[in-house]
Amino acid sequence: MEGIERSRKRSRQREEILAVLRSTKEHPTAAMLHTAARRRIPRLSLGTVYRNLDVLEEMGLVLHIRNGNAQDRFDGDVSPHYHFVCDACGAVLDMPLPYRPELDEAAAREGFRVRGHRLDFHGTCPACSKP
Amino acid sequence: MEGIERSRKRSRQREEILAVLRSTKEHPTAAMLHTAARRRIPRLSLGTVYRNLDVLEEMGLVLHIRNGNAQDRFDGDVSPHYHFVCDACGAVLDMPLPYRPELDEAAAREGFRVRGHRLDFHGTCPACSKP
DNA sequence: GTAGTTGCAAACATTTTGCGTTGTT
DNA sequence: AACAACGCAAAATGTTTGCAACTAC
Repeated sequence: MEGIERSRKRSRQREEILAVLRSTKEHPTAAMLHTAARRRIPRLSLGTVYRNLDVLEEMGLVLHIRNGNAQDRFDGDVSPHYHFVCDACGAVLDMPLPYRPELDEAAAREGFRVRGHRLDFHGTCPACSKP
Repeated sequence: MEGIERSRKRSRQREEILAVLRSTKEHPTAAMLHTAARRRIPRLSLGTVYRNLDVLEEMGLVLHIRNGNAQDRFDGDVSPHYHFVCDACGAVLDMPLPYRPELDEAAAREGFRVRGHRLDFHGTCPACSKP
């Protein structure tokens, strides 16, 4: 018993949110996206931002980076990659290291059915390291 | 300019919360700890659980696993180790793989000041994999 | 006696949802 | 015409905090 197909209709709001997300490397929060997208769609509501981020995630166009107490972040780059989180300022940066499938293989050897992994480095980002 | 020293007084609540946390491998949420610890301290409040988890984390006795929208989890095992998160039931299990310092070294070579990393595998846990 | 700790309840911050309306197909 | 998506505001969720009473030292 599969879920029924869901036909999507396009909307200016969804396209604008995706465009903003793809135009930045900052891994913005929902609130940041709301602020940015409202420059072009002033009546855009925050609820619509959240709803569309869900839809875009389901479509595989957006990565939802869940972060505990801090606000969640969103990433328009859906290729497998790692992040660096700054302990000082909270920024999320891309980490230019290749994905390591051997980690998944090692985990699978322990008897887990593994789909993938998430790897976040933490420390002090270049900007915050400056004296 | 460092923060001033803070003298701690012991409390039954804090000891009970730590005892519960150390007695399980389930990486409980604050609410689970509240429920469990109330078996012995019926008037224990959820606020006290959160306050003590903060204190215990600051003391280095507890690991706070921040998880985005899902409730945060807590771990009485503070040695560096990895987790497996089940996509189906949400359980958090320990992953018996050694910590890989070479990942931090690779990240440091990219110019980051790295303190460590967090690695979560995801997939289907043994219990949910059973037919 | 001093200052950390508690229970309680109210406050917070973020995310989700219900509803009547609008827009896309 | 059907129904996805909208804006808005209210609700839900998880966590934090103010305060007066209590407790360890």
